[in-house]
Amino acid sequence: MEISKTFDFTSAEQKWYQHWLDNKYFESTPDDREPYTVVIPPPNVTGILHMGHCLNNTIQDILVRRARMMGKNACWVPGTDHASIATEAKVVHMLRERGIQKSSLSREAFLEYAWEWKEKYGGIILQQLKKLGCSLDWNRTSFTMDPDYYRSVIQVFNDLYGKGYIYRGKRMINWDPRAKTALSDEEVIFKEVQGKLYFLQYQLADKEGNPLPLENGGIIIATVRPETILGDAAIAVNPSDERFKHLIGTEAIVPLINRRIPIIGDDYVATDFGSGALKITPAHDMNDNQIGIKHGLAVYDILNEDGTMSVDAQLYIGLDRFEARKQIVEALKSAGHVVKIDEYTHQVGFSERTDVVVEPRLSLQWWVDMKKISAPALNAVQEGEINFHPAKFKNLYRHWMENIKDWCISRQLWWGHQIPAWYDAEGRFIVAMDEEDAKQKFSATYGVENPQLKQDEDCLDTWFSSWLWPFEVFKGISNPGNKDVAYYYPTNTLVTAPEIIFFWVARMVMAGYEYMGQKPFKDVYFTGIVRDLQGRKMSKQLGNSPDLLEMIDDIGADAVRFGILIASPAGNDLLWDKASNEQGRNFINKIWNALKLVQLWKERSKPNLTAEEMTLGSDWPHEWFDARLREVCTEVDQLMEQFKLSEALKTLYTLVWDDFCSWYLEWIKPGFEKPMDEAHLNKAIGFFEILLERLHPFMPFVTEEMFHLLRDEQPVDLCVRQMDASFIARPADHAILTEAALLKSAITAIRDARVKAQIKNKDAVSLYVVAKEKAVWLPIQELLCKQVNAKSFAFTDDVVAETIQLVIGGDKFYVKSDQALDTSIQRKELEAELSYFQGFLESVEKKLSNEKFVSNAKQEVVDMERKKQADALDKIKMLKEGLANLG
RNA sequence: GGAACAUUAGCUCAGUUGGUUUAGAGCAUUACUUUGACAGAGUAGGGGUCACUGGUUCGAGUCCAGUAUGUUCCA
Repeated sequence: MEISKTFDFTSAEQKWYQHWLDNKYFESTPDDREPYTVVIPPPNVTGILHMGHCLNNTIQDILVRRARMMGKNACWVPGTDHASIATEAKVVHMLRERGIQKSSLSREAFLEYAWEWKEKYGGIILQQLKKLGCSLDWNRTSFTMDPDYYRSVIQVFNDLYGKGYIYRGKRMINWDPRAKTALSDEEVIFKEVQGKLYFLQYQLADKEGNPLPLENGGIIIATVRPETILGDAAIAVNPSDERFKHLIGTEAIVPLINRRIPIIGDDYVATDFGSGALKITPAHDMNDNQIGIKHGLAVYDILNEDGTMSVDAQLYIGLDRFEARKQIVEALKSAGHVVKIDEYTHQVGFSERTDVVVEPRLSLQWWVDMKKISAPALNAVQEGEINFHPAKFKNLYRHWMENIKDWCISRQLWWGHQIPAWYDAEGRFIVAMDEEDAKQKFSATYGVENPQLKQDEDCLDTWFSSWLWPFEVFKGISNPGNKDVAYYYPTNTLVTAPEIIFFWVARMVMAGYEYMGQKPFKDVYFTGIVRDLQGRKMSKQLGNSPDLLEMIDDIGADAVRFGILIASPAGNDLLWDKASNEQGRNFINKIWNALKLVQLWKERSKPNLTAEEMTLGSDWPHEWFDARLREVCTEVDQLMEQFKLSEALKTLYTLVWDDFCSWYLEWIKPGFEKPMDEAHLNKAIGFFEILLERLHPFMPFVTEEMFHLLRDEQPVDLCVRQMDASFIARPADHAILTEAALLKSAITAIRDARVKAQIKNKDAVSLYVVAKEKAVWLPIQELLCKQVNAKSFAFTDDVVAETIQLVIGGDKFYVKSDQALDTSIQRKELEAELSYFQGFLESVEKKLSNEKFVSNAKQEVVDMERKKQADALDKIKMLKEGLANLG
């Protein structure tokens, strides 16, 4: 068969993916094999594939394909997340472009647009995963708002509410004034902002509460948000602060609105920050809220939900908060309250979704009391029931779980699971499965006939549905105890980003124990964050994220998979550069050329070559490669078990490039224009197949293509070929590995000597060896001669004059050339080596002459040092002889 | 402000319970060789006081303390 000059990935990718699908290789149903289950971290339904997905899904595919080839019933479940905030933002944006305001639409009309959008763009990302080669069971594709899934989410809400784990409460939350929604703490991004610190002077009040003139002193506070003074409920000072101690118990006057507020003492106030006096605004600051509760202060909510000033602010009503800030500063200046304004850099919370400044705000929200369900989830990870890779995330997890806070699960959005609570006109409410259920329960609870109820407008946090993912994709809630969930759950490995360890991983663990009574997965592999060469996180805003599909079209999916994985040490962030794709491409090119070579031999192969035709006299190279292959495969298996995928790939890379291509194929290569022995060829093809098999999970397309080109008729496709477990169960033959190491070092040393002495490749040399043990050279002397172009190999006991002398494996080699030798380079080499060993010897002897070392160190360590000393002395002796021999 | 993790060649990283030849790999770079599988390959070389300062020890990249820098998380 004619083999193209290079691998044509475009046609191969298309052809093989379709072939795998046609043969249903990725489909899984329960059987008597051991399952290997992975659920995809569901990407946003309207998302597109980026480098993070590429890394994450390549890793999952490697694990799944490998499991499939190792006899497991591999099941990788695809799906998407409705991503309420992100998707709703996109739909709102799309509507705005069409000139439609969300506020002008009814909930039903909006959701119609949203579903239309989802049908149009949803699942593009799943198509893109196919381009990457992902072996997902497409029949099992799930969506967090599928009817069954939706109902399960509602059921879980009802259940947790029934258990008393969900409550409704007015709490300080992060408010996004643009999206008009509450945000969880995790959705707030703190950024350093250059702002201003305003020092404002408040008038003090006399005993009757009348303002004293500012000239009498007043009290100075510092704030970065002057507009919030309208919500002030107190001024706090540290009770130990001599400057203010006497004022505790008196009152001050809020400027402009002349509200009388108490001056209170609280340890929370830092004496060395600002002016030492702190204004307390309970409605608009987390800490102030705490102090307010502690001291029973009034609450003035001065902001509307869109970030404009409210009626309670008294001034600037309806004006945006930032505009109000400008105006109030002017007003305060005119009234003489501004003492000074400092430049000030501080951390400000921004909404992850809309990037506007977040306002801490009091709001009535739904909450989950996390302490009720977190205990088994903490134990599972602490006690190794669930293993994190790398393990360092265990600490982080513990820290978070031990200090877990209640989870605000309501979002002021329409796209999502609508909160199943129904209210009557008086604000009484009931939690139920649906409206009918609600009416019944409401009647039963409040004794009202045929109540008029209205469902809560808000929907649930996206994570409140995705925490059910590992079992609800198998309908663990909607169809409890079905045979899929019984077979596939708990899943094996979760591959995800450390950023969502709390959002998602921890909550899945909690939900798993709460609803399935067991862990959701055995292992969690945390990938790094993909960054660019400057170390910046890849993001759309920065425009530093490469177009993945373009890259796949350009260089091939296998090269991209190789590129991202080779750059990806376990648990560390990876600085990704396009150059690593090229390393992948070069590697593919290298294997492809090995295939071409084997193909060439195939055309020239014959059975039962005559002794004359036969270049290779023994099976030694095959025996060695067999041993080497088993050694490396064992190593790779161990690395894979430790989730060191990148190292496993590197190990295979070296095996292919160095051991297979540079050594093995060269050793069995027939002489120029000589025929290839069929038996030898078949051995080589057999090894080649095993290499392809081991590489397949990493680079599925090129390996499948080559596997079929290697033999005219393959009994199976590589995708489902089963790895031979007994192959690596046989231990590698160490004797032959040692011989090979000796052969390699001899070849390298002699080639090096030839170059140094400027002996042309085509000029044959003669080798004379002073061997301590002749037997070690016998099996390899033929190959040695072939690889270094030596015409003879002879043992000797005498010095051979006019030669280059080398020391290989403790034996002396004399390399004799018919040409005149240029020994100058050789001499320099020997001198350098000599001085190295002399220095080395010195350091060893220093150690050995240290009595404390000899008496304290373990015997074997001392013995080792003695051996080093002896070896070094030996080496020095030979080097000196070599120099003498050079004349 | 608190916490976790990190800091080893130009870059990305290994380095197992302190001792296996005065620190290893890949990529990049340089020189030479070769062009009969190889948009290349082969061989060799350069490049590191293992962030810094102390300490423990016969012995520290490895353990301890502190400092600096960075990343992330939490206030």
